[in-house]
Amino acid sequence: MTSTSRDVARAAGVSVATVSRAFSEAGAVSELTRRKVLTEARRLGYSPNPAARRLITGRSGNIGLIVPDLANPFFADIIKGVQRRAREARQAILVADTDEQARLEGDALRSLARQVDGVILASPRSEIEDLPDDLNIPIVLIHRQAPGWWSVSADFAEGIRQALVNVRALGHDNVAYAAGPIQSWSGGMRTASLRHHAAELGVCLYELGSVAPTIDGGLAAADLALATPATALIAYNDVVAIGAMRRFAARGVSVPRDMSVVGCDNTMLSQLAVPALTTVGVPRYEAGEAAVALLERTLADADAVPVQQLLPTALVIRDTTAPPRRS
Amino acid sequence: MTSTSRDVARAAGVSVATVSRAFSEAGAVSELTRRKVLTEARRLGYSPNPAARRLITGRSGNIGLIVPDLANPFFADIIKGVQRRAREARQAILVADTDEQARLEGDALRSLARQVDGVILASPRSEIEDLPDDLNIPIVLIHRQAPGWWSVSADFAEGIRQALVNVRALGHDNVAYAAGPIQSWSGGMRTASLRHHAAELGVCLYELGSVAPTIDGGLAAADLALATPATALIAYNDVVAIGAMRRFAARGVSVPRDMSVVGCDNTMLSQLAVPALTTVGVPRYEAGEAAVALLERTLADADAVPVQQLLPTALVIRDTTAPPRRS
DNA sequence: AAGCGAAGCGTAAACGTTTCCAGGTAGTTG
DNA sequence: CAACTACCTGGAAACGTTTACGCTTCGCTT
Repeated sequence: MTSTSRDVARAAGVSVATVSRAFSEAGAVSELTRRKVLTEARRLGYSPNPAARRLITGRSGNIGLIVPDLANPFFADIIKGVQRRAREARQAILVADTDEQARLEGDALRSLARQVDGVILASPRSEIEDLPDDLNIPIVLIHRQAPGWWSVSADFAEGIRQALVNVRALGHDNVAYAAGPIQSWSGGMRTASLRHHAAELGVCLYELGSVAPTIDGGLAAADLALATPATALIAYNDVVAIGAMRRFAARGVSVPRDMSVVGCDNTMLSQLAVPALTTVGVPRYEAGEAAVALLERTLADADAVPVQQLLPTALVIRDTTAPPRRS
Repeated sequence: MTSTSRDVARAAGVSVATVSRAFSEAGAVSELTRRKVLTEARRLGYSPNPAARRLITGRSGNIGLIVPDLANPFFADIIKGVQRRAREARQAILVADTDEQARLEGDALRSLARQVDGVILASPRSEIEDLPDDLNIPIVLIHRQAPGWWSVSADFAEGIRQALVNVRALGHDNVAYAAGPIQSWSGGMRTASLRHHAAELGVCLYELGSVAPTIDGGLAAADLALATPATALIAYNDVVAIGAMRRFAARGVSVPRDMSVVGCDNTMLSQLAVPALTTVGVPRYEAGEAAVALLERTLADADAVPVQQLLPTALVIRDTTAPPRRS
């Protein structure tokens, strides 16, 4: 059906080896024959069969991407970053969604392993030691650090510190914190940072415990917060913050007059909220790009020493933070 | 490094042909040898090399998915549907994002063509005739119909009709409509349906023209709507509706007391909005699943006659629609 | 003028499967 | 007991590339 390198070779009056070289290596063939081969190839509608190529080279030209939830805007942006950088490198991406189930991560990894040159594993829900380690392909983690592993994550600790400092400067001495799922590595970073800096700044921190990272979780967090003397709420992420805002509104608590709210992630939602949400900006697009860059590095040099890259975060101030009401 | 079928064959005391059969065909090998082969394979950590397999079978076990914007929740849900159905069929998905640029769709199609068994093209921005037609792989369109093409789309016309009927029943005689991008096939369906049924129902339709499918587009639409006698606004999608709601709020127009608003798509946003948005529910997850199902059909029987599947839509009534104020 | 390195190209051997074609064995039927 | 069938299995030829190796040819040095 489709034409092969042999057809092109015959048409151009050269050998298949020359056709191959014209398509891959740069200076290995004279400019004249190269041009001849390429025009014949175009005429015949030829393009190299990737399966044959990868059988012999061992390179697939694909990279795998595993995310907990494709529909979560947080990950969607990561994918876009990956996608973009991968396109530049002429790599295609194979994506797998694990429906937030740690168990499926190993499966996905295993089924991707033979098909791709490397895998990017975003926000793994599994413990690192539960991941299969006999796969023999490079893996880059996003938002999870582990010794001996390549990773790119964001400096959540710093962003959260900025949030706390800011709230403190506005005059809030009592701050509530709604934590997220305990498996979340980045959530752990946030909690640790908050505890550390609250003590340092003399802020009284009310930990509301772990809530679901959903609107409903936010609703619950709001009620918990109102049962404390806190005048500001820092939430695990934007969704929780928005859920809390909704509940505050329902209970007649005005944001930011009666309660300041800070989210995390700076997703599209934070700009959609009314009032617009103050939040910790987390680079997602950039994280995706950086992960591909690291992967390229491991592919170029198989025994490069793993890098653990940390991207900056910064507080984005919008309309949900204000000084506490003098009452 | 990794072991091959020859290693397994040697270990199990059989030929490579038998190993191959043990892994692919069902009853082609005796249960005894089959078991022997599989245990040896497991012991050696063997799994068939997909590149070699696809070189000879011509099947890659991958399907391609092209979307205008991965970060758009509308498409994210489609991807999830595709992903899920594909996983069941043991197919991996290769995803490409075209950044809403029609031009990139052809490129993506071309670069995917050799790597996959078939492609799902979601909401193509290109005209059908601009797509390359020499690729020789099956394509299923989502939210775009064209004669001779496989497609699955939603019955936007019906959903929009329901919206109009409902608004009319509430007592609105003057209805504004903010249309989306003119390239949008589904947008065309909406407009046509609205015109037809407005005439039929005796509703006076104020067409505000095409706005950007963004928050900003919604802001603009709101101002345009307020310049007409309309007491209800039907928007191209949820984002436009929410943008409009924000502008209405800013101008002191209360929703739904002074103005009813209907969105389209029933994305997560419509539930997040305050008040919650009445919208036309569009099956996205299901569309993704259906597209894979159709693709499987074309793969099973290459000269099956193309099917154009239409999924139902339905109005989802929330809190932004109410009878017009008696003034 | 001989020698030599570089550049350009062809031959052929891989890569790891699947699958066609036979062969062999056992069971069944005439 | 022969003939036939059904079922397993092995040998070997694909599939379409890349690449090691070797052969020319050409220009340049000594």
